[in-house]
Amino acid sequence: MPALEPKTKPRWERRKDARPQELLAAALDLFVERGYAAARLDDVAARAGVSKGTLYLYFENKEELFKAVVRENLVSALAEAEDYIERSTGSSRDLLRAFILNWWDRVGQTKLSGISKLMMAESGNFPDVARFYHEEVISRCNALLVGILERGIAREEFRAVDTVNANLVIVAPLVMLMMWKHSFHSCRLEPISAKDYLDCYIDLLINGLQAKAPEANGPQALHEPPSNHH
Amino acid sequence: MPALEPKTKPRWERRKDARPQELLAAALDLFVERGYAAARLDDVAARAGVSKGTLYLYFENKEELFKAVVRENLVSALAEAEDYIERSTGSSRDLLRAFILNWWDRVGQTKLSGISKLMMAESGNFPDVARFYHEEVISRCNALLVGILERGIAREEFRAVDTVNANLVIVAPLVMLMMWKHSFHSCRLEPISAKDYLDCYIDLLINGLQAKAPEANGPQALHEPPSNHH
DNA sequence: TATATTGCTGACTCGCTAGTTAGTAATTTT
DNA sequence: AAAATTACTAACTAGCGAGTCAGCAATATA
Repeated sequence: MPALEPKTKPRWERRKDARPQELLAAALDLFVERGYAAARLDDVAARAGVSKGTLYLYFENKEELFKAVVRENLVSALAEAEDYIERSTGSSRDLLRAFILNWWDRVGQTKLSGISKLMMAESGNFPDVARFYHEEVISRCNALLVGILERGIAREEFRAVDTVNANLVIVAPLVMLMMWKHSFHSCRLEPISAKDYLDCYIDLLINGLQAKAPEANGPQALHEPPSNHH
Repeated sequence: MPALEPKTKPRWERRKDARPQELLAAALDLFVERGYAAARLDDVAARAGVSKGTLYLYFENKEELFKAVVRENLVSALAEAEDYIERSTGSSRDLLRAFILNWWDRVGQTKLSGISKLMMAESGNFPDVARFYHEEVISRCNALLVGILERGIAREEFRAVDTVNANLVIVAPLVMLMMWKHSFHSCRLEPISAKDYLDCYIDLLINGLQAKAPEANGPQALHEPPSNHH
């Protein structure tokens, strides 16, 4: 029985500064849970504790809201990865492994995987969003990996594969791992273990790329890189 | 100026027998073009040359229509593949290659790729359809590939990899190739060449699976390490 | 040709959601 | 404390698409 509460608790507060972040966080959640088309802006607003009208004060429309989510989360993470690779000095094999595992920590394992899945799923129906995402995320990510491959081939650590296609082939199992998490995961009796999956993948991949040092191709250690790295 | 046309051309014809196939074909087209949620039954009916009401005479609802499309196209193709593999006798390496190329001919290259893409994309929003597809298509397809891998390992043609995860890793680039075709294909300046992609993939894969010819390479356990698992 | 049958139509309901806006209440300014 | 400002709300619109159904017209039957 809410007898006339005193000055406390106004029906709502003005919080101009905090709204954008809160709305972005809520939007990320809902886009991941439902996909782009099926995410309702009413729900986004509700989860951020405001009404839909307020959402439109901060973001022009659904598409701009989505772009803002991508910029806030994925584009920034990519920039860091570019930095990291720039500065790396170890073997290409270790660099590749580190890139994959780091990607898993920062994206694959998190909600952000849902955004990648969403884009693969719905880009066909939203060409503008697709173009944006391809330019800002996909092509930059591809450039990164192609760079690693070229580095490895130049140093004769890797076989001379077709880097552009190899890039796509190599990324595929990573993208698929994210997609499983958001698609048929509930249908599998025994859910996919990301760790086992990645171990198996890295093992196959490193072996597949291996420059033919005929014999003595040392221990294909299951996970630990022979040298350093976290 | 349609002056009273004689007995020719009734406004519509009764064609009870032909309708289901025509509707299924139209539905396949539309599901592939737009996805499950976004495909309009009005459009399906129109493409089949009937009205929406007629569609509902032959199929209970959207979901059943979709299931019928899957059964008509994918499930039947799978059954043939199961047969083919059953009867094969050559090396596992060749069998694997043949399986991949045949898959590309029969599914990847065709409209049917759109169905696979659609399911990866939208299964999360349609759990019932997801369950159906997982049971009728995915798990059977996985069983097929795991079979090939086990065969190769038993004959010591392949390294003793974790077959369940390797299966997923191996399928990933194939599924991704289908997805590219229906997602960001229009964003790439130089579209993916399926032939080059598959060549590159098969090369990496066969190399990755290759059993070390020489001598005992301290074989990892087949499936379950008897003692501790990582 | 007349009558019965039924495959088919198209206009309808109902529910849902992006985007809009008139008005209200929390603040700030005076 | 009153007036001015503005962050925010809630109820609205416009439009779309799944599913329904009363009636009609193309056949089959007599």
